[in-house]
Amino acid sequence: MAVKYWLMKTEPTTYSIDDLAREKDQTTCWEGVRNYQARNTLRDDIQEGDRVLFYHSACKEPAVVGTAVVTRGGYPDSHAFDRRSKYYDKKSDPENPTWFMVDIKLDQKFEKPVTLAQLRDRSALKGMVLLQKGSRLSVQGVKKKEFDTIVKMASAT
DNA sequence: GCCAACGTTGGC
DNA sequence: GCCAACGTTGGC
Repeated sequence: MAVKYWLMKTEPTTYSIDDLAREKDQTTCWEGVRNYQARNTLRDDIQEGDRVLFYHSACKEPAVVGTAVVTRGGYPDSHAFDRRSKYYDKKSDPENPTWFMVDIKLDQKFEKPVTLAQLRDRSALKGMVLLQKGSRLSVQGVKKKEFDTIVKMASAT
């Protein structure tokens, strides 16, 4: 199966790329996604070895701040079964889970984040889901070309 | 099954 | 903090 490319949003006040960098093995489970479209992507489409753009949203300077690698494809989000978790959902049945998550490992933290404004400036990126009006999907596909363009932008001086 | 009301996201 | 866009809920 070919490697695929994704973008995942997070609010840095909740969980930032520096939090990921501090994790054991720089790996974490991407729990708490509670949107059906994103759930379908996590459950059905994201596989081990896929690449991820790590995006900071709802903050001073929204930006892609680094990349990560998927180390485990979609599996049930156990937080939904944990009454004490803020992601608890009593409607999710452990026998037939509603919500899914993946594991990701930090690949590269960009020295210079690629800001939303910079992304909008690139005509090659015009088709990105992130840049569409009203788009608020927290887990979304990106094209290889888009992924490569953004990584290149991060390393340009 | 429609749709108004409500809650959330997220850029600005 | 504002507000537009979107998703979900629930009455009918």
